[in-house]
Amino acid sequence: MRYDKEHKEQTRQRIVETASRRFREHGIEAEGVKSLMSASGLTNGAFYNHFASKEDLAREAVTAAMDERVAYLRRWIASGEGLQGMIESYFSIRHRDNPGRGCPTTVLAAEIARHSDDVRTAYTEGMLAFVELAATQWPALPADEAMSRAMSLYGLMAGTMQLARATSDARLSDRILESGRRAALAMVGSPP
Amino acid sequence: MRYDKEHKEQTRQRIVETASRRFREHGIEAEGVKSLMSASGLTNGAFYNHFASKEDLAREAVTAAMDERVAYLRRWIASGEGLQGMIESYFSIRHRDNPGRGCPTTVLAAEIARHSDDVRTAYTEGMLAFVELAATQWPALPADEAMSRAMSLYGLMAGTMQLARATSDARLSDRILESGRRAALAMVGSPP
DNA sequence: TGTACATCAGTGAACGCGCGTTCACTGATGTAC
DNA sequence: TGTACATCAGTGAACGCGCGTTCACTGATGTAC
Repeated sequence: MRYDKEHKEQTRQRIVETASRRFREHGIEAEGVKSLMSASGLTNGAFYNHFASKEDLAREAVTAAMDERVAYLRRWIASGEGLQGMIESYFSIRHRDNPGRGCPTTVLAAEIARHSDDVRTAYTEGMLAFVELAATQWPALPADEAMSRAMSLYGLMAGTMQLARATSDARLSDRILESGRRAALAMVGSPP
Repeated sequence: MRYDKEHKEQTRQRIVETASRRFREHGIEAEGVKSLMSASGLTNGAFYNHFASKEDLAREAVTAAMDERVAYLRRWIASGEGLQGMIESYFSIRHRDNPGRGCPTTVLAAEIARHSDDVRTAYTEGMLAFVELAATQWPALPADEAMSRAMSLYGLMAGTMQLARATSDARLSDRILESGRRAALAMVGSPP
């Protein structure tokens, strides 16, 4: 099965998925090519059969992670629980303690600001898709105002989660989560 | 003047201040000891006359940066402009484009979450000092509620600023700043 | 169907490089007498 | 006051190490006839 385009594409996807998870766990810079490939069941040399550089993979992994989050929001909307449901899940202890499957912004935004334009553009597109979808959940507001809310809601979520993850005090961390949750829900429900 | 404790202490302070700025500009991991010492007007070898390790300096630099921000908030309060004044300044283009003198949380929180307990504790103490001071600006609210507001306000500020810095689209970045500013002001002014 | 050759995903050692850290040394300053 | 020695902040080369990347090679699979 080696000489087979479909198999190669599957391998590539596997590396992207592993990277998308591990970059969120450790940061892009702190996750090495060797450990990434090893976690994908391969050796370091095979990396360059699939990607031009680590930066190239970073771009794809950021896109994959953001796509995953847009799909996650879409499921909450489809379920009828909308932003409220998403917010409750976002501020859960489960999310705080499992960055690898969670919000990429929380872990990567600061690092992405220092990356190449390609990576920043990939991130920007994913972020826009997320906030545009979120903005549809304020149908009574003008589009501009809804986008403004969606962007600051996303900032609130990611920033508060960072505080909760950075603090070394477990009780304080729980309080931060709860504060973020309440503020986010208030932002969804408040009048125009 | 070499054999002089006061001079040595000044040198040490200079390194801490340089680090506090450059860590915010490039991230802790991405800023090397050699370039840091060179920016302080010294060579790499002198570093270990002052600090046990880079992690040791990281702890001090985080403390210094957070102290600086608490003092900054204190000045806004003393001026009578309070949280509103601080928020306007926080969401300025000047702040967005000069991370080295700005909010450490925006740049470092995600990275700090992966550092040693010493660094995380230093960060936690600084963050607590900041939010406790901010919480005094809601004197009409119960202490718990005021702290909750202060924590989510800080999360909103840091998270929204990260979005503005990470995006590669200048117009979008400006919109994000403005959205954050409005949401933050609403959080200060909204009823209990 | 069987055999010879071509393809190429993956291997794993090696590359140059910059990292954090160590250490023998320098030389200006302070102290002793 | 002058001289000899002690102190120690700072120098700069070197250490081992892990990084991203390269490349000659392997060997399973596909193709040609």
